[in-house]
Amino acid sequence: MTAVTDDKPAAPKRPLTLRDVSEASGVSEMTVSRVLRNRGDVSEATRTRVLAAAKDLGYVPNKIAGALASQRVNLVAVIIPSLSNMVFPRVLTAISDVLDNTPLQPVVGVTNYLPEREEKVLYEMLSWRPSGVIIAGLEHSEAAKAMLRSAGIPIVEIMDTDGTPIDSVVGISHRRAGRMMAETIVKAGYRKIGFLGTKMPLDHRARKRFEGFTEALAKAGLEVVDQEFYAGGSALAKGREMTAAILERSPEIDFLYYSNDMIGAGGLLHCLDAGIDVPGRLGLAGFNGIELLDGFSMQLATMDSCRAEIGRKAAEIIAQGAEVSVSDGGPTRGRRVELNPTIRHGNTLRLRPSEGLYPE
Amino acid sequence: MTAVTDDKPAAPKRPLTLRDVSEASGVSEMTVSRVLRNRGDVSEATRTRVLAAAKDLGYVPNKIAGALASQRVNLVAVIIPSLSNMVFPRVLTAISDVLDNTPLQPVVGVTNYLPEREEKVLYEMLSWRPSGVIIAGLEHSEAAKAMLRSAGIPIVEIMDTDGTPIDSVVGISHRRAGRMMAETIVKAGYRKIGFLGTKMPLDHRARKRFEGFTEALAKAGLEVVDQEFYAGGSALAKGREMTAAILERSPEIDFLYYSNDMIGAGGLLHCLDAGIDVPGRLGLAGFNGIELLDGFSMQLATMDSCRAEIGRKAAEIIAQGAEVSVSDGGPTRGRRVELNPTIRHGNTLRLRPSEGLYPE
DNA sequence: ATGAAAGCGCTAACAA
DNA sequence: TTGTTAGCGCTTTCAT
Repeated sequence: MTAVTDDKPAAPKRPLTLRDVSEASGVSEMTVSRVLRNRGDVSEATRTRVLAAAKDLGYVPNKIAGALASQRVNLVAVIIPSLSNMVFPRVLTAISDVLDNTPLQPVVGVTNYLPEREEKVLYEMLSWRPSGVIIAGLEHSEAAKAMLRSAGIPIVEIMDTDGTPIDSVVGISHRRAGRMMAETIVKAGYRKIGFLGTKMPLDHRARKRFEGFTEALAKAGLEVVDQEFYAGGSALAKGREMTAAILERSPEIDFLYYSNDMIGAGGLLHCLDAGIDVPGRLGLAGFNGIELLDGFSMQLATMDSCRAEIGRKAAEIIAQGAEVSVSDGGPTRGRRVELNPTIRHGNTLRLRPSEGLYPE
Repeated sequence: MTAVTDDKPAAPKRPLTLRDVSEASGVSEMTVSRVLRNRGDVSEATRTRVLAAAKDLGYVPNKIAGALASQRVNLVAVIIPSLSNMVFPRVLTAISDVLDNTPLQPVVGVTNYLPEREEKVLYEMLSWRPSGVIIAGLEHSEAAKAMLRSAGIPIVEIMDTDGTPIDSVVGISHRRAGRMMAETIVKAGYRKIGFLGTKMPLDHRARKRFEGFTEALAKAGLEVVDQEFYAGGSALAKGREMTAAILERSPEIDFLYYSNDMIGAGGLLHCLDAGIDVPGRLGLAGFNGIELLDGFSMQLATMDSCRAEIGRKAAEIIAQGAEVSVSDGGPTRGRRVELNPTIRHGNTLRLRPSEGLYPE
């Protein structure tokens, strides 16, 4: 027995280059490049030969070199606070779906809600000279804002519209979302309202919802009766615990507004277990409209945060912006898209005041 | 009033280069480069001047050019089937945590469980010449396998160890996981066992668990009594529906094994609502050990799939492999790490046969 | 401690 | 239709 002779060449020491394909096919590098990019006129004959050679060698083009030479990088930086959240994956999916029909590719960076990490991630991503940036929120460090402003590419800030965008913005007004929910709750006749949320001072959107919420309550002459905050851990479990705690401390509460659906669902589980009459004795509402929770025996009232729509719109703006990237200052800069979140009552928020309970 | 004079320069038409910093600081490009990378000896004086100039201009280095020149790209391609799953974000977090202590950065690609998408995503990522690849699963198209083999960088296939890896592998044996669960269930005295899972023929790990499961049942002289599959939709809701359906169709069932925790949780909700005695009359178990579900009134029996550990180990292998990238064929190639999943009984799986029910 | 020259692998622009 | 030339912005290497 002799050694194997003609196996596929094993891992080559040196990555293949265009030159290798050129030599293997007897066609100039330039023409090989054209074939591989479907650019310019190439005769069917050479095209076939080149493709065969490339495939045969297992050539994978070097985008680094291509990008440097062409000054074009078909990457879109997407910067979000978290992945474990269930809300951002939804946005990402929508972004991917839109970009799939373009030459652009999303690249994701995660900040964990930390401004300094955001700054670093942004710097790293910008150093790859992407075609655009989609970034969550309107609050950034001064340095980050400076980088975004001077990047010279389309920037879309997403999720939130309460503030001053750098370039384009797509989102909802969280302040308004909070107000809407408060108004709905008050209209339904609830009066002793508690709030449960994250401790994170850096979750600006949760903060704005809370501000809008209390503002609208104030307008109705009401105040939040009691509140409870958490950090870390399983949101469902935390929601359950916090609900038990707040109800024990303030038994007069007749409504609980949660800053997200997960803790709201935990609260709902507690109420079901404790045999509390929902939504009669106690109403509940969350925020986000995450479909994960379909399948519970009761549907938590919530507010759709338009995540998919936000992702889609943002990606479209970037895609359009990239098209006109040459004619700088093109038509798609500085767009503003404010979406309308809608309340889903589910069945943990009654529609009108219970008769006689709080006569109007 | 005259026009503003000295504002920060607005978005420059042309991105800044090293040369700009060089000119602004009166230091050669080469030395500027050294300062910016903390390499070689540079006097404190010039260092300060350069840093000041760079910061002042708002210079962001061009990694494309740097990578091309240095033939080094500190990127790690991470290729996973899905983000909406709750299991992969966990792995990603672990990978990020490890890579944070290195110059490497993860870049994520999502395949939606489609081999052709995997192939495309892989091709795209390899064309950026990353320092390593972490990819879910051992099943890939021939073309994908060829690309991985000839990439000349460390490859780590994760999640699953049942098969032949290209280079390194970190995961658990899903076949064994299925067997273990079956054995536990049988030992607890359950005999009429149903299975609920995804329809996806491309979820190889779920398939392997199922195979191991039936294999172990067979060894005990048992067969799956009935089964139910789903695709798409809210897993929780699907779990609920499927559970109702299978119990109606096969009321003799005394145990349900779910291919993931989400549908298992949906099933649990159904049982609680329907007043079914769990785990006495009916036992339940899922797979993954996702902490999201803490907070339910009962803890679903499940099996920890070691997601964090898998991510950590995989990242470590890449990080080590990258270190020795020059001395090719270094010490860290072809490692195999099989983790041990452990069963968490929760309280939906009784520990021993109920007295008298199935006398042994 | 600093600088000059060469070139990474590809593509834009032009020439043939 | 195909080929040639000149860089893209940086880092390597070698000289000073």
